[in-house]
Amino acid sequence: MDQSPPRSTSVTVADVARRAGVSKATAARVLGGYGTVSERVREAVTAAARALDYRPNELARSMTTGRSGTIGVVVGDIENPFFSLAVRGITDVARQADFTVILINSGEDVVAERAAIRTLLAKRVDGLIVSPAKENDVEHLHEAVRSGVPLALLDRGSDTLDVDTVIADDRYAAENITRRLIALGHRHIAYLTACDTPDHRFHTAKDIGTGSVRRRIEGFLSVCREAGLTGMEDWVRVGAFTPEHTHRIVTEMLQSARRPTAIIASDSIIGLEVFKIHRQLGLSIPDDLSLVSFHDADWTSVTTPPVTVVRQPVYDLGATAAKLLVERLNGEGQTARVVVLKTEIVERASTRERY
Amino acid sequence: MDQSPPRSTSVTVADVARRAGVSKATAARVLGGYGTVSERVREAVTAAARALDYRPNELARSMTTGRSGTIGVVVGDIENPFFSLAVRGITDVARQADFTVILINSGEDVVAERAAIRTLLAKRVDGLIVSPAKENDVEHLHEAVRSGVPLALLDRGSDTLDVDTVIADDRYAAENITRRLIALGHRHIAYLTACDTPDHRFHTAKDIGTGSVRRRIEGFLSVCREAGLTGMEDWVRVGAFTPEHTHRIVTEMLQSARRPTAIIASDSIIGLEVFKIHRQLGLSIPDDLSLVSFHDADWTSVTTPPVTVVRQPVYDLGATAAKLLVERLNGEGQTARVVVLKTEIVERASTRERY
DNA sequence: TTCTATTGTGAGACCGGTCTCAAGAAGAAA
DNA sequence: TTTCTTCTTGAGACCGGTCTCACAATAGAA
Repeated sequence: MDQSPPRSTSVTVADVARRAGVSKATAARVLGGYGTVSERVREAVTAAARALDYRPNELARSMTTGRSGTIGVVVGDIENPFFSLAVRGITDVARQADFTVILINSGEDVVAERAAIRTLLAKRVDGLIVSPAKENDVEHLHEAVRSGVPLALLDRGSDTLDVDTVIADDRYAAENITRRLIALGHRHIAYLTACDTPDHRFHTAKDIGTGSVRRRIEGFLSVCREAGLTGMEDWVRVGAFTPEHTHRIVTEMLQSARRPTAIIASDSIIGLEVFKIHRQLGLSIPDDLSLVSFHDADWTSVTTPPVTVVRQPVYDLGATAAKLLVERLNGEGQTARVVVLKTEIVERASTRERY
Repeated sequence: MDQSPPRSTSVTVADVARRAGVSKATAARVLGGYGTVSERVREAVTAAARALDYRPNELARSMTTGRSGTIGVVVGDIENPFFSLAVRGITDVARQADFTVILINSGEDVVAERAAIRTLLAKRVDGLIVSPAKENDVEHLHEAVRSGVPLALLDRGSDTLDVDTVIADDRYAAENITRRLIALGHRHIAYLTACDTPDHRFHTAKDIGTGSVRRRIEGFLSVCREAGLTGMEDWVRVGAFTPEHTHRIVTEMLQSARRPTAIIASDSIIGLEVFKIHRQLGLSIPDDLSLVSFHDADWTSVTTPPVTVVRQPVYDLGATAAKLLVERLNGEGQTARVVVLKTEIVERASTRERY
């Protein structure tokens, strides 16, 4: 079927025009689908294009139109099921709107994120969806906005950025689950996150750069205070960004004299790690330890016991961010919109009363 | 800090040249980092660029150089942990080599895959990494090769495509695990895959379009034959491409009179589903049913019992494909290379002797 | 001092599309 | 038949870079 010779140099509108015996402008009109052309000419050009196996060069098109048909997506780590599901939501909506997605992992590192934004702006993406690693370090995002590229924030907002934002009701979710644990009699409740601070210790929620996590910790601490529990800041542990780190932190915590009776894991990767560790230490969930994890990863329902989770609408988080962005790219959006999606607590057997 | 006015129209080399008092060509030499320029001029241009906050337009650069600095990646479904991990491997290597990644999901549908390839070629990607949905339906991939875009196949090969390919030793892995199950006394072994056939029934391995799965099934059947087991084709079940489908197939299978004593799940999503179902049906793993799953998803070690898996080097699968592609893009590759990565059976408590 | 090399710089073509503008052809109105 | 629209079409500028080529200036060799 490979009739045409393997031409390394591609066929252009000029080639098609020559073959069809019309001007480049006319051929372009037919191939680009703009302007008016007579039926006779349209057919001639179409035939020539087919014969030469013409393929439009989107790059060249983008040069003049100023639209590249791509949106840049920057997430922490595509390997994390949270992000892979959110990205699925983004790509589904993007494809529907005829946009293609350039994906870059930041590794939750602001330097990498900055480089990613720079790269994407250089590639002239039409819009950006970013899950900022640090919401107080977003000068590079302001830069993007300043250069006129629409931006939507995913899962994490920023007070200084007046852009479309899609987040979950993290604070509310944390308040709820904390209240529930307290009602179950827990007093020693640890909150464990991958976020880190300069000295790897938690002092105040303000130190937490990741918006969603900061809001959760605020909720956690506020409910604790409300319930008369003091010094709960000590139970917030940061820096669980690898299984090894998590292992060290959790092991140390569970083997200390004043150990937690409940752990809230800030994502499913940490939750899984905690689950592994409790077994290694010969502890029992929920007898010795109650466990709650953010993100209802698929496996959480099959462990023994199944894990209580905060269910986040992850796919919708991504899909909605993409929808807002696409609307703005189509000139529909006016002022920045903030969408807060509802979470839901799915109580399973990993949480139990503490007497 | 927003000193510069919000210029919607971006700064070009010509602007920088004008400000630096040199020609466009000279400014371009400095900014593009090619040719020779005097130190004095270099500084003047650099200063002007900084003052104007010049950002190179990669699109324009790509126009002349013919290199877009992007590689197109087409996978079945980024939500599947197998692919998200492989994509992580790809993006890591790509970034190192200064390439960005355009990601498209095919949903394991050839029509979508074809459209994806077309889109990516139009966007003038420098190379392609594809996990073809059907290895016998790859005319669109030939097209890509013909148009001179290097292609690397991920996890699934194709006999008709003479391109760089990175796969796992699927057939060998299937043979091994099948042999092991037979040694444990199993005679009724089911193989369950998301791949489908026109009539949703399995007849011969040739009907299976997905290369990796076809090789596994061939290995499975060959070892069965070797062991004197006949008619094992009946135990191969196709079409488990959603949890619902899997549920229906497995439930029916496990409730029939002649039910399997062991199930091999072709991926971790199916494996998880089987695990859920066995509980719902009140069966016991491994007493009533042995379970093996391809892909050692992180959760497989924490279930009760933990699941025996075929560990695939998924990250390396992606990373190696990207490495081969990058080498070829740098003109290093000569003939097509096929890399076969080793798998490993991790035997856990979900498989047991059958008397 | 004169004649090559070598280096630095500018003018302008080019990549492959889009798009403006003007002119020619055809049809409608007078 | 003449004039005014409307429809088609072509010429060529343009997007923002790269890159070739020619020329000027400087340096080194004879």
